Amino acid sequence: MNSYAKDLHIYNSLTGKKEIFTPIHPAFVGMYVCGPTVYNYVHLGNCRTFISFDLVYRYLLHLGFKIRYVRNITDVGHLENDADEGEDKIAKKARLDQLEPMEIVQKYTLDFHKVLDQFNAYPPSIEPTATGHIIEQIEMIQEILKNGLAYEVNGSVYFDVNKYSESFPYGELSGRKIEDLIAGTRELDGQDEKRNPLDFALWKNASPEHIMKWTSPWGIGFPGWHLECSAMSTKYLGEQFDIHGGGMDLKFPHHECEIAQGCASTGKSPVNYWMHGNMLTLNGKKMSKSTGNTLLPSELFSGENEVLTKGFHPMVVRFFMMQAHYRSTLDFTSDALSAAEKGFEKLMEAIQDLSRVSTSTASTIDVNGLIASYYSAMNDDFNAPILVANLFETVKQINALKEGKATITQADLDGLTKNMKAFVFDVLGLTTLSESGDNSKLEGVMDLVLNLRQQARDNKDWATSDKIRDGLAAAGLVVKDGKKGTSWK
RNA sequence: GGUCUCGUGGCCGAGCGGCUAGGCACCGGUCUGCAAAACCGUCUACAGCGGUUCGAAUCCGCUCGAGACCUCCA
Repeated sequence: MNSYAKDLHIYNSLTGKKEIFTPIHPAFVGMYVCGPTVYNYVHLGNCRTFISFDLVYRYLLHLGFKIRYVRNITDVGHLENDADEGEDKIAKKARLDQLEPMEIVQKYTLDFHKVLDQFNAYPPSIEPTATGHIIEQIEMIQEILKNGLAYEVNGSVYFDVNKYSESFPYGELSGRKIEDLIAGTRELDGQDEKRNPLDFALWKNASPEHIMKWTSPWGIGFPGWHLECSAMSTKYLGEQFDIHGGGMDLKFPHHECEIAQGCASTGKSPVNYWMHGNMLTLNGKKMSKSTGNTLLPSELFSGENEVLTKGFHPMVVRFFMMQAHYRSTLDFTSDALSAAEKGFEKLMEAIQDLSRVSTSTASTIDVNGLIASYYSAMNDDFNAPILVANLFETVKQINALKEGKATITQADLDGLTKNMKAFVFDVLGLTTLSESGDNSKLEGVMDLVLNLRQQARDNKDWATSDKIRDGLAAAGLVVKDGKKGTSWK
């Protein structure tokens, strides 16, 4: 374990405070994050949450925790509205596209994996699906029924919120009061199965035309959306585990219901630290599939969307996200991305420069102070923007070394290099922009061309020199005349 | 309508009682045949109005504005 691990503070949505992180089992961490409902392409807003928790995962790994990271795939049970009526999202898409539901699931799961891979997000330790855990869900319902906190009506089972709230604080996560919730509930016609509008479905009876259904003790049906996360987190992480993450918009009702289901089945609140990532906005509004205010990662990479002036590399987008705290909303604009792109390149060049720094017998740079600043930033509720700022402070120092205005010992340089790379590559999850394809031939040509240009320059033949430069520029190759010779990109 | 969050310099964003991040842009400089790039420096902001305090962007109240949740959403 890293010695900094004991100082990690996490903002807990349940208490509204930053708390020191103490895992249930020392050195081991169980973390569950709500994954996507795979009925469509993931948009950039979805990605932000997963990238935020990728940062959490990576930093915990860096600190030396043994961590089991579970992130589910919702492939059934997610209805179009939470009146517990309406069509299943997967089934609807399947009907519209005339495909099997599992073809829909497969298509968009593959897309999801591909996109997260492009963003260099680690895959979770376990990625369970709702359809693969019907039995576990049924068992949990039985447990809740046994405890008298759910009731069956016409082949459906509903969670009894009123009864539950006699023993447990329903609404504690989202800070809501039952009375307020009821007051805000609209009357819905013909849905009198529920005793209380706040009750939510654990199991829904399926009509004959329903295409995704399973047999259960209550007849043929399908599980409610909130249940899968409870069943799967319990199965893989235990009745109580350390961290549960998800987007802010899942806080209510989804996570509130998860707490209720956990308490109702085991008597214990399932999660110690609730973490919620904030939304990515576009034009100041939340990115959302249902409103169409979205941007797809593929559009972002290619630049094929009217809000973009050009395409951006996934690593630039990731870096852009790292410059904002995960609990703050982040507004997406093309200008902001362009700014991030410049900064990203600056950071990456400084890292490359580290290998070219010459060492000395003494250091004028406080290397340990810089390294400590990386940890203190991340230990303060994963404050990546502060980490980035501290890394840029380091960049400034590296430039000073390059200019000969500062000195560093070999040991300090080694330590700095190791830690800076660890935080940039392992923790922030950034990678250098890989040159596309095989450039060896181009490099040979460029060496030759730049050599000829240098000869012209040596002869003060500016006409030839500039002709080469302009010609290359027209071909999209930028020539940079530096102190130590000419480079290109 | 109810609950809650937020309003920071040209832009994006940290900070959340005193030490006034960072990136980008702008401007100035170094370098350079010129240009670009790179590097260095400058720019001192916290919606408005009151209050608490020796001291507030940071705490409290009010006003205005934006957003989220309350219905599917990461």
